[in-house]
Amino acid sequence: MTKPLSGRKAQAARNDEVILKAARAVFLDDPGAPIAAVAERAGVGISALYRRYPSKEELLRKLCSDGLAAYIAAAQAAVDDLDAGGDAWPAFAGFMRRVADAGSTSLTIRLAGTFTPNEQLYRDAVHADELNHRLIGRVREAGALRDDIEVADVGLILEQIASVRLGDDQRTAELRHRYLALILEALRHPGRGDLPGPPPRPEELAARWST
Amino acid sequence: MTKPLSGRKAQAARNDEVILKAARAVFLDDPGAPIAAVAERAGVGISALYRRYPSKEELLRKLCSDGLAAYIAAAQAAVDDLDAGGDAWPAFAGFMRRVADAGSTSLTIRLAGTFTPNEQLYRDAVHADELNHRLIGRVREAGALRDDIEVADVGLILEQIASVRLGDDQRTAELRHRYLALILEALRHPGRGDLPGPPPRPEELAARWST
DNA sequence: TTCTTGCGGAACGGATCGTTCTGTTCTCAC
DNA sequence: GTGAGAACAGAACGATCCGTTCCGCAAGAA
Repeated sequence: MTKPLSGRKAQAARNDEVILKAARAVFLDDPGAPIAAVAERAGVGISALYRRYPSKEELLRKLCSDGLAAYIAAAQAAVDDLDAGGDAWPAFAGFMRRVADAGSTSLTIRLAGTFTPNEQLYRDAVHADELNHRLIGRVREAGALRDDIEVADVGLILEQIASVRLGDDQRTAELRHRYLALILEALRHPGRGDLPGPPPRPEELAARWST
Repeated sequence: MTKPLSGRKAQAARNDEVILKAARAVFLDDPGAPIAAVAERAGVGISALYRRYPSKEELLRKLCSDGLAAYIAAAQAAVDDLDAGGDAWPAFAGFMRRVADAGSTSLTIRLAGTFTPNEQLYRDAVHADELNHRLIGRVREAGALRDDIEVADVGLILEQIASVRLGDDQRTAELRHRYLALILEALRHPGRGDLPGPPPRPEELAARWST
């Protein structure tokens, strides 16, 4: 339609992207949306979806997998930054901003529990967790982070940021940055008092990935 | 069942409470839950619900109305505290903690858009908004709050806190206090830098109450 | 006993949704 | 030009879910 690149193959390749983009937008707006809504948003028929993914679950897994990959990329970049001698706080703050920006990551969170996970997905989650520990550990060692903040806290804080949704995507991103900036100030400087209650335990976090 | 208070009337009066409690729990867990789930949780039949509320929507309105009332009570108490000469910051922090504790308030948020509002509900919302302005205005005048924080910010921050849900109710409350304490530190002290982006506008917030 | 109130839960009718299926269009090899 | 097959749009299907109604029963009230 848009590009003069005709040829059935090119059209199909373009649809690959269009469909994924539509799916991200639709499920981000409503995680329980029907698959027909994705097709409509993408401007394609339903069969175009089923040609690519054998079931709705498979499509959801793909979206989640992509989101997790984006998260891993952000964490890896921050760790690399530190390895290259970058300052701890900018690396951490940049990581947080990047994750808050990635709609795919917040999609991953919203989709938790709506499908049965994958072996690959499980491995990715473990990998992300390792990177998290590396990153937070390094930042904390450098004294750039409140010392009563743990790795699991960071995950929950990112979820809270991702829960901000108002207006269109751009406005949502703007507001997320606003509240992330607020929290980052609290994270950076040692607090006047201790935080109440223990941080989340790993089992508590894992529990939400099963129905 | 529990109390020896038999007599049809007493049983019915008890059911009033049991049903509301069950409805709060069920819809808090899943805002789209079927009405049968409420009945099951309450240990009553479906007709016990329909004897009290003519439709599901009416029940949802009741829950929302109760939640809003709890919010108003908290705000009014804080304003009264200030009127009585209480210090600004403790009054504000106490208000935030009380709202974070009230499951009913977070239910009100989660239910937004799942039913068509009421005249009464609308008036309550306006009332809550007025109290918000009074409270935040007073706290800000007293210099106890970052001056780049507006009324609408407080609402969104409370929503973020309400989005924390992990484990049972008690654990959830504990974690909410943890992250509320974090944010309160950022709210209390003047920030090193300005917050990015403008705070939410009233129309933006109102938009989510329709469909 | 009879009447009324409250209730449990099956039954109903409509809507929703994932998946399959049919018919069609477009491309390319020959 | 033509036939094969890839890619697709969207109707059709079957299953499930859910709000609401309805029927029969129990238990106090008269």
